[in-house]
This record gives sequence, structure tokens and C-alpha cells, in this order.
Amino acid sequence: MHITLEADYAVRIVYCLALAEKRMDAKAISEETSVTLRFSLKILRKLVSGGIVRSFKGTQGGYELARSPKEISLNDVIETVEGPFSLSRCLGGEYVCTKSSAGGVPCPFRRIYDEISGEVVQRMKAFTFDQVLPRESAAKKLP
Amino acid sequence: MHITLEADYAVRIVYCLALAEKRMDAKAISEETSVTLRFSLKILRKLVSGGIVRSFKGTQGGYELARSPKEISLNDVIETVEGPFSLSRCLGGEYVCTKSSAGGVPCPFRRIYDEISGEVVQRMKAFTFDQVLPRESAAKKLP
DNA sequence: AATATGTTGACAAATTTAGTAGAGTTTCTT
DNA sequence: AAGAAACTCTACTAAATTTGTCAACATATT
Repeated sequence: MHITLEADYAVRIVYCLALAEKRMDAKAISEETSVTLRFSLKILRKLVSGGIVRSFKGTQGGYELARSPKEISLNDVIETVEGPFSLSRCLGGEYVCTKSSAGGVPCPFRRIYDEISGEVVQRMKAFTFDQVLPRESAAKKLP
Repeated sequence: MHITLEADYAVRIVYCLALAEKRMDAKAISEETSVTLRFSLKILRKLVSGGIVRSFKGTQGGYELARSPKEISLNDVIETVEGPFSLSRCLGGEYVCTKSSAGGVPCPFRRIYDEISGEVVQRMKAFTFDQVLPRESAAKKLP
């Protein structure tokens, strides 16, 4: 019932890049965050395809945030890495709990699960990375 | 990032017992909820030791709720089966993120994780099983 | 051209979750 | 007292997911 280690790492990596305020290569990120190089590469790829991080190839390559920390939420990062947050196991709109003791009737717990999940997502969206940065850095804006 | 199947089953089982309003044996519960007999026995044991369900041995034995549905919350059931809910992986009070890029400084995400987890738990505590019962049953009280 | 970097998909190990087995104990009924 | 119908307990196995690794490749800079 926790976020996965991978998501935890992803948060660290984004945090690390937000603090650095400059391009870092995978090796530096890996050392800074104590995530193995290989695994951080994998996570970085997800962050890149999720549009949170930009990558640059070649000698002076590396990774940097694709937008300002203020515009990156905890939800962006976690959702990118492990998909949308949901308490209930049965996603999608028209779920009917054929197995519930009510038999074929909409699962009576679905609503509460969805409500709570929605709140969690809302909270995670409201929490942006500028909130964990030292004041000066938080003020700055990426181009 | 979902509740586990086991917790899901546990909720169904409690719901089933709440609807039944009478003692049921494991076989009946298993059939009603579509959880295998063996697995439901395992879950029932947890529910018993968690004080949510009472068990009775012998020929007329079986299981019944240990208290009225109104006094059993979603959180009671889920916590009994899979432990206290927490988003963050690092439980316990004095956690320090030695691995974070801040190095040895309290993890800056800890607070938000705990806040959100707290809200989830609060919501799950507020949701009691009488809320998913037909009106008449919900009104009744167990001795 | 050489080197430093990121990209990709497949693979493997570790951990957690899900489910099973069997021998034992208690209680009720007759 | 016997027997059956229940629950109890510990351990084990199987499946799924998470975590982490590898190797060959593509791209950019100097």
C-alpha cells in the first residue's frame, strides 16, 4: 500500500534536478540520488517520455527539467512512473462487481474508493516541487 | 498502488456478514463472496484476531461480526488485513532520508506523504459498513 | 574519427502477494 | 462416547510484481 520504490526514486531524481538547476548526466544523478545507474536510466526514460525531463545526447548531454519546478507536481512524477493513482483495483467507468455478494450490482465500495483516490490525486497535484526548494531557487524560473 | 486483493476480499467478507446478520460458516462465506475456501479461512483468521469478527467452533459454529456494522469502518478492515495505510515507504517517526540528495536531512516529501496518508485514513475511518447496507438492516443493532 | 552520452527492449533476481495443504482442536448432536 | 462439523495453526508453493541488469545501438560534440 505504498508508492513503489521506483516512484520514490523518480521523485528524488526530479528533486535532484530541481536543486541542481542545470543539466546533469545520468551518472551524476545516480550518484547524487543513490539510485543505481542502470535503474536511474530506466526511470529517466519514463520521465522523459512523460514530458517532465528533457534529455540531450552527445558529449555535453544529460538531463534537465522540462519546465520550472513550480509547474511539476508530485502527481505528475508519480503518475508518470506508476500510472494513475487509484485505491480500487477495478479501474474504468462501468465496473460492476460480479463477484460481490450483491452479485452483478455495482460495487458499493467503488464510490468511496474513487472519492478518496480523487482527493489523494488532488493533493498530489497541489504539491509542486518549488515547495521543497530553498527560497531563492524556488523563485527562479526556467526559460 | 491499489489495495491488495486480500484486503478487497476482506471487505467483501465483512460486507457479506453485515448483510447476512447471522452466523455463517466459512464454506457459505466463501461461496457467497467467490473467495476460495482456504483463502477465506486465512482472511477470516485475521479478521478474528483483529477483533472485527467472532468465530465459533463446533457443529453450529461459524463467523459473525463482533460488533454492529456502524462500528466497523473500512479502515478497521483494511488495516487489519494489510497494516496501517501509508503512502511513504519509510514508516516510523524519526525517519531521515539518508539517500536523498539532501543527504542526512529529513526527507522533504515525508510531510506531504504523511499528510495525505492521514487524510486517507480519516476518510476510511469515517466510512462505516452501515453506509452500504439497505436501510432496515442498517438500523438494526447487534446485541 | 573518437568519445561521451542517451535509447531500447529483453532478461534475471528479489520481493511481495496469492493461494494451498494437512494435521490438530473444539463443540455439538445423538 | 463417538462422530461429524466446524475452526486453528504452521508451513509451504505458486504467481505476480517490483527491482535491477545487460548488451547492442543511436546521436551529438569536439
